[in-house]
Amino acid sequence: MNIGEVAARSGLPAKTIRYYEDIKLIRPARDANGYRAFSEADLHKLTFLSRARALGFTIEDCRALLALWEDSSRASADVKQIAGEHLDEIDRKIADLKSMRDTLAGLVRDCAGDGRPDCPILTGLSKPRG
Amino acid sequence: MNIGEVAARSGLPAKTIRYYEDIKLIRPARDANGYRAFSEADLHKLTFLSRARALGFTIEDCRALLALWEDSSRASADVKQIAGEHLDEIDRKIADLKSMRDTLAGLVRDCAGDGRPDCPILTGLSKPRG
DNA sequence: TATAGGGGTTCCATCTACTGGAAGGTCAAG
DNA sequence: CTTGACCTTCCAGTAGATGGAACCCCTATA
Repeated sequence: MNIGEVAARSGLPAKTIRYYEDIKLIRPARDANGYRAFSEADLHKLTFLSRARALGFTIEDCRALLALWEDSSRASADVKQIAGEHLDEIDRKIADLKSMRDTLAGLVRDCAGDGRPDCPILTGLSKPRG
Repeated sequence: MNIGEVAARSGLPAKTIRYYEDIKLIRPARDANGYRAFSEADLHKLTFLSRARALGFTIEDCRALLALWEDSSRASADVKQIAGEHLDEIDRKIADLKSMRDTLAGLVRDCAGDGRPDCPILTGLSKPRG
């Protein structure tokens, strides 16, 4: 498979796939003409990466997960630990965003949003530790 | 005020304050010795920036908000629009993260997390469009 | 056979929002 | 006079791509 096909089938842009090769997440073979020659296994890995990145795993998480994925003697506990840590991180992010949201929603709610200059949003943003 | 003091009072690292000058969010005066000389107004802006950034506004949002903040004839509607758009964006991010969370939590829940290699997390991540 | 197009390749620059570190100038205290 | 805490500038690097230039390759068609 050429890069265009794996791009279409994995859902990743060709640029991103080249980048993933660059940082050694994948190591596709090469045809005589210099084109990358992707195997089914490469495609499988790219699909994995596409999914894992969409779920917010960092590249380094992905590298670790890929290594486990390729290691048939892995312990599922190792995988579960990485995923569990990431889950906690997502939970923290959600909590942060919710707190932001509530603060901001309060400011927006109190703003008249008319032609006058008085604006609780600006006032609120200029107060420390709100 | 020197940079150390505004850093302490605004809650922003000195490095970040220099960066903000670099990208022209602030324009502090200079003492004869070359040190930055911050006014109360500068400190006020930095506090504003610190808050706004903590609420997830981008630097360009901040630039626009600062401009409105300095414009005494602004319409609060203009501010409300920027804040409202940002609020929508936060809501989208929260929704995205929640959906990630649920997917990932499902995978983690189904994983035995023991010494055996069978792992629904890895299996689940290798399926497209889950 | 020339050419047009739609692939592919490399490399370099850019983005966001900082952060780290080196090399050096300034200032107040002991 | 030296020490140490400040301050300065500049250069490089982070994550995770993305955009673009310049160029090569392959196939189809006139």
